[in-house]
Amino acid sequence: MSYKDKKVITIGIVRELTGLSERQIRYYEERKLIFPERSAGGSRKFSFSDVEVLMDIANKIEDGIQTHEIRKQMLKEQKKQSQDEIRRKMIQGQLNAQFGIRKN
Amino acid sequence: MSYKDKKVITIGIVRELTGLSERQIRYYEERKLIFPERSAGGSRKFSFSDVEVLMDIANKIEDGIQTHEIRKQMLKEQKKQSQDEIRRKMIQGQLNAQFGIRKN
DNA sequence: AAACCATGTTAGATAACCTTACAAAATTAT
DNA sequence: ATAATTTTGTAAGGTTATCTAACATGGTTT
Repeated sequence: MSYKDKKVITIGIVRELTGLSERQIRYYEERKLIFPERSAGGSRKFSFSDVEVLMDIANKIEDGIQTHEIRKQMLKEQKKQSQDEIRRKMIQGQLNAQFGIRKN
Repeated sequence: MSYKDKKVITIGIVRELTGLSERQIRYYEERKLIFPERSAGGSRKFSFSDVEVLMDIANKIEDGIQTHEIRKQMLKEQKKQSQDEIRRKMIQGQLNAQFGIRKN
């Protein structure tokens, strides 16, 4: 996993990076738009990816889009991504079958 | 600046990532091996680069090398790096002068 | 032997974060 | 139009995380 996805950033830093209030950040978690991990003591830990998502959310909120709608958009986007991923792997599999290095 | 160099990680997380004690991390700062930033309230903020450096330090300490010596090695390494950088830029400059795109 | 290095530990203080609850304005649904 | 929901702020009280300073100690260097 790359640095971008490591959950190492506390909420105060995320506030600084995004310009959102802690209240907003916690609320967007409640609405299942982001999924921070927790420290042993219960503090939230975010990744740079989370920060990017939050900045995206901030824009959509500014445009008057509700969290409910944002969530739908995100799920659709994720579905597209994972289908692209599946296609990519299938093509790779075909290529390997035809031209790949044999191990025997 | 890339994510790797952003100072966003608190000392507790650095402890987890490196396996060093907070005492050790603070001490290595005192010995000028790392240079965390500070939050408004005075908490240290580290980057992934800092974490990498600390893991390097941990290895050298295990080998019985003293902080004093580690610092010398690091300074030498940095000097080499910046000289490489200068050479690289000079060569690029020459290339641009001979073959570069003219703007007039 | 004296000085220094590296680390643990303790104490007390402050910063940072947590949850819960209430409030209120704005929007959406009935 | 009224009711319900959304979004955010704020406050209270509690816990976790971090800070500095100081003392202790075993190992190493001078």
